[in-house]
Amino acid sequence: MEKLYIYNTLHRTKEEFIPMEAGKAGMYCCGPTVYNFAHIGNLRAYFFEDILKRVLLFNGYKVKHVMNITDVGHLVSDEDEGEDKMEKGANREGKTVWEIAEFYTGAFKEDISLLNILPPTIYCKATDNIKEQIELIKCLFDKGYTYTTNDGIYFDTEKFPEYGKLALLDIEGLEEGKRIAFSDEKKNKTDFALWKFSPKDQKRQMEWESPWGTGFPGWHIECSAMSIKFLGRHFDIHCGGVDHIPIHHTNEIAQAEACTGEKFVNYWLHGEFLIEEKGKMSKSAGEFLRLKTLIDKGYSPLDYRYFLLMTHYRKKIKFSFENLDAARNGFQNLKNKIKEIKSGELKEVKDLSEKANEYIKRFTESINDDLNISEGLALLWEAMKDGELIDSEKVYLANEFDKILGLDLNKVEADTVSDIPAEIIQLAEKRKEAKAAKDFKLADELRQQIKDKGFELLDKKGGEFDIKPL
RNA sequence: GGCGUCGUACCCAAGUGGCUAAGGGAGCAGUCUGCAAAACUGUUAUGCAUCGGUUCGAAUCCGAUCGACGCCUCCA
Repeated sequence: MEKLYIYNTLHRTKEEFIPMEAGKAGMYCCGPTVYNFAHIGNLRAYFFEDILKRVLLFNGYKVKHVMNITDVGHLVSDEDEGEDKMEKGANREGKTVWEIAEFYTGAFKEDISLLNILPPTIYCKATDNIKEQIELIKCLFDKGYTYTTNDGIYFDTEKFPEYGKLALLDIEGLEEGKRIAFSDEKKNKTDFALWKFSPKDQKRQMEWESPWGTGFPGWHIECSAMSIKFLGRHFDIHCGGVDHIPIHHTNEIAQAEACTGEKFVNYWLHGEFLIEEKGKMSKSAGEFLRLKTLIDKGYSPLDYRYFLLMTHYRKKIKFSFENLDAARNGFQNLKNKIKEIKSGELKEVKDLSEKANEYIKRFTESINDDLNISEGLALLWEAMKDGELIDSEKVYLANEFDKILGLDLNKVEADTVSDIPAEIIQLAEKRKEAKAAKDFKLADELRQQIKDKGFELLDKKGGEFDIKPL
């Protein structure tokens, strides 16, 4: 087995992946908060995790992939009187928070599926695991890591000396309350809520009983509780977006390690953002691009996947329609290339040539070097154009590489004449005659007629022709 | 204010000490063609933000400068 290297945020270096249990990999990925549609920037994170998972599978690991669905309403900000995202969504649409969660969970799964992102082994909803979250808080409470304020139970980060190791946080340098007012009951600026009490004069749609009073879990506890439940107190890989490094994942480590007393996760991986001209894509700004927006504009979901394949996951991508067009053209040309290759006689591949094996080796080295998919994609192109490979080997390599790329290359079929209506073929035959008689005016007219009916006529040598649907 | 990231052709982008600086898009030229389109062939960075330094050797390491961006609120 080739060695697999991944970049571990914990040490800011590429490290060889060594699983806790031979042949198996456990990974937890922070999932969506289901109060609205995902935008295409959100989706980039799940795409990156998909590549990671596919690379693990390619290397022969059995992968247990867990993703949470955050359906508990967290406050939109850290202020005591903040609005709840879920309840806000519910009010906006005149539905219950439970209906909102159900609806947007479905929408999320559909987006994921359209992008050929393999579904996780386990989806876990925060609201299905409240008991586990309360137990974890209780563990921290019993060990003295918490304190109580008017609005909730807080984690005392001062009691956890390693706090901030993931993010290399310089706690002294954090500007407290730079943008919002913090609760003055908080002992340290990095302290965070484990359990929030329901407001006394108000009944929330989502609230639960706990040893400390009616309320709802804090913003970070679900991921610690559920990852421990499904993957154990110590597991291989945890991923998410870069924005999770300083707060969410930092807090997850604190919660988990303070309670269990052992190391939580071996490898932390983070995907970079998709940005627009004006900066990071966000939902709070109002308008945002969904996958559906791209589809409505005539792009296929896989055009977007190809776009994402062009860049490394730890680099920002600037989104523009110009760049998406470049991806679509490239992807279309790739499919045309494969069609052309498949249109010839394909022999069964028994033994791969030395050259073909070399491609597989190089491809494996690329993806195993911290998921270098853009290099992998370049290798696919190189192979498709390589005169030393026979066509059936090219098809084999395309299918093999597509296990990572996920572009449905195996579904690319050579055009067959049988798909073309007889009427069109008749017109084309007529044009052939007109051309032979050098009646080019009629020939051009007939070509236009064929075009109007949705087909493109392409001349080949000797007066023969090809017909393609437009 | 603190912390962190990045700057490779017209665009996207790989490469992080030593082979002619991958690949894709776009453009241009040629082959083919009645004309097109497609396809094919060729082509577009003595150069890697700038200036210094280290080295036999630097896009790659170090320093400074300039520029872009992210985080320190919830966020992918």
